[in-house]
Amino acid sequence: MSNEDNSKKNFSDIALWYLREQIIDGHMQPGEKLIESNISETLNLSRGPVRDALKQLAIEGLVDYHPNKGCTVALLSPKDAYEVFFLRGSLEKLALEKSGGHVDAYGILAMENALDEIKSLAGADNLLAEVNADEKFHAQIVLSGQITRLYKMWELLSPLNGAMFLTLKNIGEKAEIDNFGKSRGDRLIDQHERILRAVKSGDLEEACRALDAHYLRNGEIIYRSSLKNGLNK
Amino acid sequence: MSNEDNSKKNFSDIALWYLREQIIDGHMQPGEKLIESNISETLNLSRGPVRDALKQLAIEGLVDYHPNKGCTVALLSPKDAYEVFFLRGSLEKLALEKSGGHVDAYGILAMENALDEIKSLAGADNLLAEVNADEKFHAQIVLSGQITRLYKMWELLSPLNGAMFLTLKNIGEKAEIDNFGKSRGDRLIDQHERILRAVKSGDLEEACRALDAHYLRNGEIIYRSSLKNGLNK
DNA sequence: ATAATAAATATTGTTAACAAAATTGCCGCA
DNA sequence: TGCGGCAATTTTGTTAACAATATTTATTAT
Repeated sequence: MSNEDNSKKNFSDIALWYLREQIIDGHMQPGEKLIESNISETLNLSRGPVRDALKQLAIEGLVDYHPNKGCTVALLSPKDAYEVFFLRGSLEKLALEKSGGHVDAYGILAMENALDEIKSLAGADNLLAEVNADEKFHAQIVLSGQITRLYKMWELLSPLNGAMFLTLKNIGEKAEIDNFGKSRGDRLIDQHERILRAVKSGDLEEACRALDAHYLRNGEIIYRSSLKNGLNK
Repeated sequence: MSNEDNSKKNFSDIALWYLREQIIDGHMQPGEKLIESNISETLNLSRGPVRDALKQLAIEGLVDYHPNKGCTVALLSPKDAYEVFFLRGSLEKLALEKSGGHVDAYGILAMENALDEIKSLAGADNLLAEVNADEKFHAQIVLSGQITRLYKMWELLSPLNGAMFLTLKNIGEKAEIDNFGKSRGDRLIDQHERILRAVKSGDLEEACRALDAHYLRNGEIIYRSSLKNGLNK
């Protein structure tokens, strides 16, 4: 992510950020049709840049692209959630293995800052900010591996991860899920604190376990909730 | 990959396949500028679809995209080669772990066919066909994991992998690299036979070792050769 | 001659119009 | 009423022209 309304130079990016935010923040219903001319009209630009953005979003998985028929907001199933969490976790562990669990001083600082952000956002109902903070935290783990292309792949999963955040949040608000007596925000803080602790002490094994716990728990929550209230599919 | 001139419906895809082939087959020099109007003229279509293709190629990593300045054929360094091989190998091992090393009957059949293709292509000087056969072989490994999104990520690395093939082939033709007395084609056959053998016997550990050997050896060859003749960067 | 500057050219970014395809709504008909 | 097919509409795919930016060439001053 790392949006922060910066560097929105060209129109394709304006459309891209707009649509991503709309989708991740839940202002567009899954399955909803995305009509190029409508979008370009609301953004006061032409269809070209909007098409660019939609193609990018299709690659990211936030949008389903049906040739000659247009785009729809992606319907995300519990399987999708499982896959995204599994993959992000796997890529992060892969990076950590490469770095031997060692995140440099700058990275640790960035993670501490991100964690502070997460804490300060607890209960603030600012999903996008939460997603960005989470992103910043985990990014440092991936970057520690020093593998550019690994980072790019991980980054490509970020928008979908953000969308899953929305689902998790919605579930959390319905909140029949047991969190050992903690709120969604508190659980998130606990998990990230554990990861940071492991990384700071350079304990690769524990860091991997902490990451697994974090992502698997998220997947679990979505899966369980899909059994109760019927999520998509 | 899986091209085979099928389903080239829309013009964006025509441009995409054309450019990918040109780059992977080495008909375009690394660093070379890709002028939209030139390409659209040679393909007898307008700039729009060409732009689409270039954006996709930039995501795949075959092309460097410089905003407001245009695209150039990517300069691939030994580090890039290492990263691509490392990532593809890691994703394949991840998939195999998920499937417990078990590839179903259809998958095995497809791998055997792909291996036959690789064998029949030895020394035929048809790089694209070689890449496609290799692709088919490894795809079955990734598919065994049953994780759609993992497969998509792996697929995204395919064009870059194809480009690396070209480099490997060129190095092989200069051939100061020791291959234990074997040609590049024979080495490739040996490695794939070992992988297939492991997968057929359901030996996850050995399959992972075989994959590592395959990809690490490739990376090694490129790295060593970069020390002798100065590759890009 | 060289460097700085300005004009000319080339190239990308964006738009609006056109073509092709899909969707919708209407009508007749059983 | 319900169903098939044709016309009207909508929407995507493509194009060509226009605008903005970058690059090259030419010009001038030192």
